[in-house]
Amino acid sequence: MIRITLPDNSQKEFPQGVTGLEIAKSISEGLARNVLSVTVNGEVWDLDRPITEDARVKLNTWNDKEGKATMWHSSAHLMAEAIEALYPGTKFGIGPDVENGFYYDIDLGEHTISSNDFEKIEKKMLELARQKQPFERKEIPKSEALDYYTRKGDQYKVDLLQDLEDGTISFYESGSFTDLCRGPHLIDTSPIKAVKLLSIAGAYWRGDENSKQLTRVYGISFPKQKQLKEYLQMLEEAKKRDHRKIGREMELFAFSPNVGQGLPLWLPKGAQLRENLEKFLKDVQRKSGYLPVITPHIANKNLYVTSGHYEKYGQDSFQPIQTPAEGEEFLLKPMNCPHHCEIYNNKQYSYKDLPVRLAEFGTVYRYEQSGELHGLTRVRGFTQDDAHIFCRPDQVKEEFLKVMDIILYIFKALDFKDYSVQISLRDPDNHEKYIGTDENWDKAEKAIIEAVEEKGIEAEVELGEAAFYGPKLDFMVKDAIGRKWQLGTIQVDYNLPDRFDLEYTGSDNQKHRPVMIHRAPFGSMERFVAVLIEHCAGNFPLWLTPEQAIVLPISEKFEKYAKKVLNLLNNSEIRTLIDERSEKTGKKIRDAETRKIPFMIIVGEKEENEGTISVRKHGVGDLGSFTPDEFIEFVNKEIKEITEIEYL
RNA sequence: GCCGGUGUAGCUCAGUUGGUCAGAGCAUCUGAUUUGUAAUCAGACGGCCGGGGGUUCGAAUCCCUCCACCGGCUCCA
Repeated sequence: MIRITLPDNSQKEFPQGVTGLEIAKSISEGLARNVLSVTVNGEVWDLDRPITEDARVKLNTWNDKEGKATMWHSSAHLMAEAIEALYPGTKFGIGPDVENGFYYDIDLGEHTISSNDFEKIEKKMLELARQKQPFERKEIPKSEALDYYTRKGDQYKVDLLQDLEDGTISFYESGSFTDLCRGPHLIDTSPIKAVKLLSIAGAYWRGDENSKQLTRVYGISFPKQKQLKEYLQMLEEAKKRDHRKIGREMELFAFSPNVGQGLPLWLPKGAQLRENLEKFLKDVQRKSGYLPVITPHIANKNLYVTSGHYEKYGQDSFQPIQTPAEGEEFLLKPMNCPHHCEIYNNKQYSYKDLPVRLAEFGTVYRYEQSGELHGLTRVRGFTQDDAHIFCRPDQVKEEFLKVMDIILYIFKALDFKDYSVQISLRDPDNHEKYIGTDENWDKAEKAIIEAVEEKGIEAEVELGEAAFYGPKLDFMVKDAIGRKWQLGTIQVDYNLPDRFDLEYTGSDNQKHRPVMIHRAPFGSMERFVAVLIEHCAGNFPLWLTPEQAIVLPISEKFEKYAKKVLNLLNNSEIRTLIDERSEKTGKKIRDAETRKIPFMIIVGEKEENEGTISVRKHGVGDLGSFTPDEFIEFVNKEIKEITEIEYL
């Protein structure tokens, strides 16, 4: 007998070799029907794999991440089987589960498929799923597996096998489809009741740009038809929050092919929104000892040669422009840090002067690949809320923590709760990718890790994701349809100070190198606004929104009084408009609601006689009668409540 | 940059197999209406069917090419 410990710490005895499914059955028939896989001592297993020793066991259903993963991974196999049946001779790359579904990378050879073929494939998948094909695990020696795929002429699987350690390889067979696979899988295909192929895309084999491009088919599956329907509805809803759609509807920003790809035009309302955000951060930075600076949009190419950016990113910049007479080469500024280094160098510093914090809303231009451009989140010209902190080595951690405070404060003020934090370190196996000494890198990485620990923040560590000059800490937020974007970033840099020969005089009267911290809490104004739009679906916080109130006169008769109210509110710094069209009140309200304006000020005969206004709140309804002063106070109070979150 | 898809009025979309197929709603403008908490009525304006080239007696419709956009891949200082 072996002892099985369940998640609630209860323990049960089972015969040696008991399977996950048998454990589920012993608990309840219902669980046995719904269980998809089993986690044994932290590892997800097939339900029919015998457990031979004492173990902690968790039974995974659709409600568990692991259960979904098992379902989706098996669905990927099922899709492969369907595709192989429909398009014989297809070769297969990899087919994993992902956060929302699964994909399979395939090489169709002669065939091509498009989304028009999805229905056919889905039908085939369901047909195969209904056959209740068991997923059978087989273990064979690697050499045999290599042999099998070499004979089959399947270069991709041979590639994969060659990278595996010698020994036993596991295969899974379901129906006519056999795949090299670690598993785990469902017992059989029957739980897959609903499938939907979502999109098709090219994907380089092994993620290498120089390799062959395979066809990647994305899909998702569910144990119930209803769940698929709900998921598709959710996707539809998410699309309504898309910042590109809302940006156009609310007249926040636009693109014009005449201006150029990836070069956003901020419309008046978008510019107002952005200014409000900038003002907010400028206030915080002023309180935190930052000094504003301004630098030009172009700079001599040599500046970036010095910084090392030209060598590393010259290809990704817009190509140099030349002065007509001298032929001097200038680059559109791809980043602000070299400029700020020059500003630092303009003066001599004592150790007592540090840290020096230079801040600039600096607009930069980068040649992003055309296929990469995406709304406001990925553009070719954007403004960073950039600052560079020049400090002594002993100040790094403290300064780092202070920057984290600012970022966390901003996220709090804007109600961003759902963000993740990533520590990006150097790839230990690829030192050529980076500049600077090992010693400095170690120091910088240690400072970041300690600061994150001190703040008690949960962060993922990613090796190889560091900037070429130093490690960084990134704050990521998801967009409406689940794509992750980097917003705030803090980067420690021991290298640029070297390259620009930055110095300060220490207490020992010797020259020393300062350390640089690059930081941008919003990241870029463009991307931040994009994410903000999706976060609140265009219903911006009152203090940020470009249009705070609109006066709606009941009829033209009350135009004079309406204008008086308009002026009163605008003079009290409530951004107010007026709707003077000869429309019915219901229509004006409807339009104002659609425009997501927080307050509608309705004025008619009653209000004019009483010197009051009638207030309606967006999405809420009638708030009743106010005097203008009462309303102004009401608005100011609401704004204060939001913005006066404590900032340390 | 690569793979696949899309491109009809400011917006959302119709437009059968190439043959009165240049349309609708909203928006805009002009009238009428003077309106009380989510759509008043009528009329008008508006498109070289993304650009260019080709096939054809004839192209929004088929082909090529360029541009832009969408979904991914790669990249992201």
